[in-house]
Amino acid sequence: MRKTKQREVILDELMQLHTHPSADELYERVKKRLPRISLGTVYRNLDMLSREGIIRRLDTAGSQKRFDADTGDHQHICCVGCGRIDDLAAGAGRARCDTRVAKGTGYRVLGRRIEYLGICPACGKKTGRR
Amino acid sequence: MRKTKQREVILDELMQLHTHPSADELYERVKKRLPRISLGTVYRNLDMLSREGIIRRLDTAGSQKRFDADTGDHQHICCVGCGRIDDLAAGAGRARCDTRVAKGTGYRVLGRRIEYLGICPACGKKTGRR
DNA sequence: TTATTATCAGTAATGGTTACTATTACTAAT
DNA sequence: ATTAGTAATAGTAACCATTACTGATAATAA
Repeated sequence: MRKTKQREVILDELMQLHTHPSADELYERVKKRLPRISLGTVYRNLDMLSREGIIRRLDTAGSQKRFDADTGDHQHICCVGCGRIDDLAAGAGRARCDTRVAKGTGYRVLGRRIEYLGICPACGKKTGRR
Repeated sequence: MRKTKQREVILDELMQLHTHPSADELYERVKKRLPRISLGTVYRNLDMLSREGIIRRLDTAGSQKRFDADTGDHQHICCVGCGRIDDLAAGAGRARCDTRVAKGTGYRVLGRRIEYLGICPACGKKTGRR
């Protein structure tokens, strides 16, 4: 991966933001520093950077993908009013409860969206592993 | 909401499936019974039915929205291999753990995707409630 | 320097979803 | 039952987020 001005600015802006921006939000920011940059370049670099593990593409619900410069293990809280996403302090997650989250973020906590992830029986057979 | 043949068939097919189909998967099914139906009609009816609380639009990660005729409180497990989504047995969720989920579904459980949901401080001020 | 080629800007194409429009067919009131 | 009013429909265009393409540019190695 070559070092380019575009990638440098994209990563720098993402690291400054703690708002988990979408590609076009980031594009608007970056455009102020590199007016000739194209949206495609932003998408391509976000893709490269996340493949390399330098940033994270968030698997949140919603129509747009969001990106996070913090690759550490942490969770998010999403505002059902405005869509804003904030970080939850890391920590194995065991002892975390709604009141603790509320205290840490200032949110009124309404609930949790939980999906389990795994390998289904059919796919498990294919790879051999169980 | 008037009673139409299209809506009846769409709902009937969705209730028969336990695979949480996307709109176009459902469209392919319904087309076998109503060959002249249009994809837009499927989308419109899924939207109406979920607004009325008759079905559920799932807020899962992924590029396509999925729908579920089971509106009861339950969670899902998603296969990272093929994208298949299965139901987890309802139950307050407290005592649920990976081994229990694995036993119930046959999946090899890899992890959980958790998002907290709430009202952020700014939105909380607007509505007055805390 | 120069050659190589990854990356770029600009734009077209794609996939999922929603919006529009003239037509059809439920439903309620005659 | 007939009619009038109007949801809902089929078909299609538009929309939005994202990806793919193409010729030009610029980062790196020789």
